[in-house]
Amino acid sequence: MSKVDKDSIIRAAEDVVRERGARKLTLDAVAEKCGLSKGGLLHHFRTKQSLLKAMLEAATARESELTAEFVAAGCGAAGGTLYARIESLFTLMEDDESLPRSLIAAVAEDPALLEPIKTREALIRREVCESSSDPELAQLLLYAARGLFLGRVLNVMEPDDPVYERLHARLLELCADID
Amino acid sequence: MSKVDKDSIIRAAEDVVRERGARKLTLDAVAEKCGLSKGGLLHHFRTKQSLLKAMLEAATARESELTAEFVAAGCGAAGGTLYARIESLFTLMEDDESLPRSLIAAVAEDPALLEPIKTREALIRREVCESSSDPELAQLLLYAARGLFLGRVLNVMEPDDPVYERLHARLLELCADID
DNA sequence: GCTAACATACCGTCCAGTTGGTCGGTTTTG
DNA sequence: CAAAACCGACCAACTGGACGGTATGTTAGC
Repeated sequence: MSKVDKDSIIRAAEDVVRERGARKLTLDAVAEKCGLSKGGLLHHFRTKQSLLKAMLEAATARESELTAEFVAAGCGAAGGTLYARIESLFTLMEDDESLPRSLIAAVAEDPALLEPIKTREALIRREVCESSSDPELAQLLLYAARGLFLGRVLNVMEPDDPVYERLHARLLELCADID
Repeated sequence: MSKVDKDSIIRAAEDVVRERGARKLTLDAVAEKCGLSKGGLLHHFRTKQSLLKAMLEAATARESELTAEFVAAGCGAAGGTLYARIESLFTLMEDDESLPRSLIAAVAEDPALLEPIKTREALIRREVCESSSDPELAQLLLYAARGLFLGRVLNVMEPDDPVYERLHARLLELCADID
């Protein structure tokens, strides 16, 4: 029996987005994907917005988890949390472009969605600042990684462009310089 | 006589987006805004997608124009085109957040929209690389500006956060270092 | 027998795109 | 030169389907 809890619904929604794009993330599609009727789906998430919010939270949680793993694996030793943050960003975007892209679309259409995320963002900023000898530069590096992230998930940059790997490496070097 | 050409339609569409948000950019709304019937509007842009494409092109054109102005004004002297590019990004995002946000939403929902923009992007990259003694770092600085841009238009960062101005200043310093 | 977890059926709205036509001007042709 | 044919710009009304959400069950477990 495929258990149908909120997590599996979120996973189904992610699959829908990956397979059919942001525009096609519809309640019917999600319901079908997780073998539920629309009514059943709406029993768990009373509105589409709340489903989107949960998806966003799941995504950011995964990012933080991944960061923690990188820190645990010792990457942190070379450049504070910043290094791990950036590595997890790169990992995520290499793993999957369409999900982040769709989440960006959702957030851009309805900024209220990321209210709950702002606190986490503030936390990241503090973390990054405190673990570095040059907090401003550290933040800029984080933003650079995010800018690259955006370019990548929006397909502005070809996924196999060699410059991409070079910039990645260079970013990590710069991180190490200011740990 | 309010002339109704493609440009004025695009301006109307931008107004709609600014006033009512990305989600509400509907053909009817645009038509009403520029005093045209929907049929008339669709005479100029045969699909909504083509209107969006035109809006994107207009926005990127404005950005390049603004960059050229900064270069002409002598800002370029201190850090190549990169400086001007970054300044124009900051100018744009301080000027208006909702239009860029909506364009990002549109692009994220339909990546095909920015196919025509990729060539311009390639041009920017070349420009930035050629005008700097450290092309990789120059690109990273550009991406950092874009990351900041994203954070700003998505309201992840408070618009009046003082750190924002500090990062802006620091970015420009770094530009000057590698001109 | 009460609640959580579903299902079925339906509603109302929104909205991109279509249809078929009007109207003023320009070009063609007899 | 004038009628006819044509054309670009525009409009009002409509269609058809997608989609979020509701209303009303049904069933299984405690």
